[in-house]
Amino acid sequence: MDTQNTSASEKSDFVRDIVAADLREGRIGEVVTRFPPEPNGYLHIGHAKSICLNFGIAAEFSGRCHLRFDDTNPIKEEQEYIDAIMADVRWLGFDWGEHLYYASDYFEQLYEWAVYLIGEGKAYVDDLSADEIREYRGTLTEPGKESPWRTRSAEENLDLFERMRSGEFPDGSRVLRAKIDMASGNINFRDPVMYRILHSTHPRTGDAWCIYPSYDFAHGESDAIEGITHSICTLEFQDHRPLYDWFIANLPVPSTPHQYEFARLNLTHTVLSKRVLLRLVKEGYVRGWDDPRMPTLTGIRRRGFPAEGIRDFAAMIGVARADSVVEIEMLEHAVRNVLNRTALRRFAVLDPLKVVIENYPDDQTEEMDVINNPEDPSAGTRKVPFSRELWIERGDFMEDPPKKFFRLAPGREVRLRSAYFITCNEVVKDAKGRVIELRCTYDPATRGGAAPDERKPKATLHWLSAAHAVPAEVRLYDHLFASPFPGSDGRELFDDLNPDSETVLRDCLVEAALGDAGIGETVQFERLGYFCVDPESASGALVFNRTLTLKDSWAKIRAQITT
RNA sequence: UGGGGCGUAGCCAAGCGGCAAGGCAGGGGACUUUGGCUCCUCGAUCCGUAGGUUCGAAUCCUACCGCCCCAGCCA
Repeated sequence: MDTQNTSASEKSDFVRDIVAADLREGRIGEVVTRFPPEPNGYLHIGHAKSICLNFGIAAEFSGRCHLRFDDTNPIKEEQEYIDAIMADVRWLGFDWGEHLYYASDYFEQLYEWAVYLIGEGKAYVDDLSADEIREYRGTLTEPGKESPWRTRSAEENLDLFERMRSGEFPDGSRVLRAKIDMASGNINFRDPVMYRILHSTHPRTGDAWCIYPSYDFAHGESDAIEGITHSICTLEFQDHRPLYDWFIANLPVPSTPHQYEFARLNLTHTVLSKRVLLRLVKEGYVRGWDDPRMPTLTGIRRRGFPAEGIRDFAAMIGVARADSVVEIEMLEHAVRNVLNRTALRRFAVLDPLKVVIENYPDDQTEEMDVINNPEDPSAGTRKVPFSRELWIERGDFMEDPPKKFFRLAPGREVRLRSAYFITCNEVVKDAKGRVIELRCTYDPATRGGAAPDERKPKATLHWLSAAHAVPAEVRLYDHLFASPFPGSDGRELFDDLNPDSETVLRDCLVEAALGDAGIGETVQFERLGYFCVDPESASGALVFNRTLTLKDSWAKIRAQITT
């Protein structure tokens, strides 16, 4: 099958091919990669693809992978994000060991290299305003023009740059630029900004600096300092690669890293944009970064998606250079695949309907043995109490069933899982005609759920003893966005939010055994789906999140019938 | 109209001159004390299009078409 067979050794993609060749042909002695998040938000499933790639390659080729925070813009970055990112990477199952770094660790070195470039006549302080710089840059089809400050002497540049550092100038008044080529077809070569003045407190360096290096000047140099061999990033940085190489070639850096780009992950029915995710949180569309509907790793975790499922998913989708949108069903498949193997089965009734077994003794209770996980015999069995009054799922009964409905109906016999066969004799309704109770009889000879005469009901239902069931709140989750491509075809992105992405059910009932399930624990409510204990859950006030439904062929049939 | 990329089934993706892997989704069937799981089974005479090279091409060449990224003192 899929993930089982996709062992690390046989997994291959163009990046791994390059690494393998570099190792084989001796261009590098050891592979060193890095995952370089900017701490300006929470990690999402798209980052997971990158994390799995970078840490995965390091593990497969016996190299190492660094965790490096790209913290060069104090205006957007916060310690909260740094802490959350580390927790998320660990949760995903990866370990950077001693190799935790920050671009801000290199600020002094970066400054020295900037001074070096000034000395070489390859960088200059520009007094143009941001607007002027934009005007001078030209357009995609017209070359830019050189700044009047481009020809300053090295001495003057050095003096100005030192004074920029010392805080003498206000934000935006000057920048340091690399002197490359204002007419280049590659706009990144039109004298890119290396340093800007930002009187802002940095989460790590505090107020030690008021000038901060730009991404282009900091990233490759940080890679070189750390001895990164393969600097793997997403496609939008392709145009920056020549600049990445230019800095490496023009600076006395200790190593020569190379950049490779792959296509970022896009998923249907969701959005993987830090900007949009931040809005969803800040504007209250969701409960927070860890809302179970969010594609963030913390949200996914709260939802009950196991890390192993995320890793399997990453292996399944591969790594390539073509823009693509992966159907979310693939992610869901990977998650179900893991949960099917690992989740203990439990009984829960989300929309209860009373069943009275008329021929069952009023004062009797039996302990039925129920298998915990048919996929894993070592998970054993448990006792579930059975008595005269039961709850079943309202959707498991129909008074006037269509042809393909196999469940309970008047006069029909079904199996109650691991208990008895029951037959519905009478339907009790309230004044409004709503079904409120089913009067049934059971067959004592079918104890455990099997008949001596081999008779086989067409349906098996889950159930709960009314006297023993425990109340619970269950939150049903569905795709955050109703459209597979949110905001496409000119629609407003937020208009595509799924109004039914969260449904809170407050009158659910679960097995008493679930009372001691720990926060985060995921179980399968038989025939319904996978559910996990939400952090807001407490004994006496249980709260479950629906991770995913089980695949449901009846739902498809029902949908066909009703249309 | 400048520069950089990408185009293989509904979706993801192998393939690197010898004649189209695999997975997801979907259809059909078997099994079933979860309408779950599992297991069988069906899908590109064709690889954006058109030419060309070759005994032979998705793989090489040429042209064209389409889509994505770049004009932050964001990353």
